[in-house]
Amino acid sequence: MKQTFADKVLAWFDVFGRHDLPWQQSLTPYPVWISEIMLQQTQVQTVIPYFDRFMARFPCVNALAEADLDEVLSLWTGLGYYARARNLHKTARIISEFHQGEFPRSQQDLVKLPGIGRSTAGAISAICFNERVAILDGNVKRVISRVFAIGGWPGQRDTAERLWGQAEAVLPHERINAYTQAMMDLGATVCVGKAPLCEACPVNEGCLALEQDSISDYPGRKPKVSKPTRRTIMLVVKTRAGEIRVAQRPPEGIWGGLYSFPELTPQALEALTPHLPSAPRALDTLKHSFTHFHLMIEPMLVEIDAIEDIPRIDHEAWLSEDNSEAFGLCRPAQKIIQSLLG
DNA sequence: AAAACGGGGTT
DNA sequence: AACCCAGTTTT
Repeated sequence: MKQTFADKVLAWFDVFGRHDLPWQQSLTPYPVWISEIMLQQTQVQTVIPYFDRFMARFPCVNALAEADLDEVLSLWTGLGYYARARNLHKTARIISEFHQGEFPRSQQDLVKLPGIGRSTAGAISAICFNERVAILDGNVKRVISRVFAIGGWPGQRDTAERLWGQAEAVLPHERINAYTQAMMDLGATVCVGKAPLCEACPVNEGCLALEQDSISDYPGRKPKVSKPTRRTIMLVVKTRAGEIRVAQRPPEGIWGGLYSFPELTPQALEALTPHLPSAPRALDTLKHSFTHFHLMIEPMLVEIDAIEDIPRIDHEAWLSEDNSEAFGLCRPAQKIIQSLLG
């Protein structure tokens, strides 16, 4: 009987896999869930101390549900991505209040919970409940795309569909929990992003990318899109006493709720200039990059004698040396203020 | 500077 | 369902 893909992966796991990680002690959903969420964003070695502290303080889902969000966040400090800690807390309350403290036992139901997507739901369900479902985290994406030479960027819908389909096609019928952990281990320790250890790989025979000597082509990279560059003018008003005017931005969108300088179009600046107490002076242009575009910011400085010399604007606030800590300033505003005050 | 990451939100 | 977004680390 020929060894299947899953057979080889499982045999490898029994010898070379990691079996002693803190969340592998009991394969119950609470610790598996916590570890999966932490591992989404951080490597195993970093996660371990956080996981241990977290479990010591919140040993079960009800303990987490009863906690204040602030305390959850404080135990999360240093892990980043705090929205996920909020989702963790939210989900604990849902499970505690609406599921009698019991986790849903299928991927289909787990995925309805905040912060749990298809892959994380699959991991919990496969590891804890032996449900025969696939996972597709970053590790598994690498393994599957290479062994089966599935090209294209995984962020692309059709590529993701082919990866999920292939991951499901090779699932074993037994030991689904061990297999799920095995695939994550294989991607994390052997089929790594750069310089994978193909000699040590249990599925190197028949790995299409290896046969074609094209490992580095998989997974396919995100097509690079040239980001557009936009420009904006920011009006910086400063008194001779050193007070600086900022304005709170709307709660939605770029820098939502943060303080910044009012943005102007060139036309608006032109129309405004005759009404200003003194001519605006251009400060150094600064560049700020977002995920989808670059922004060239042209700050224009207007110096005035006193706050009363300039009309009020909506949501304004005046920064001085004493109170500047009190405002959440967007990055570019911080830089401009720094250059202004030295 | 750009990619990777896995999930959320919106249309 | 298809699309785009945010926040952070890694490359």
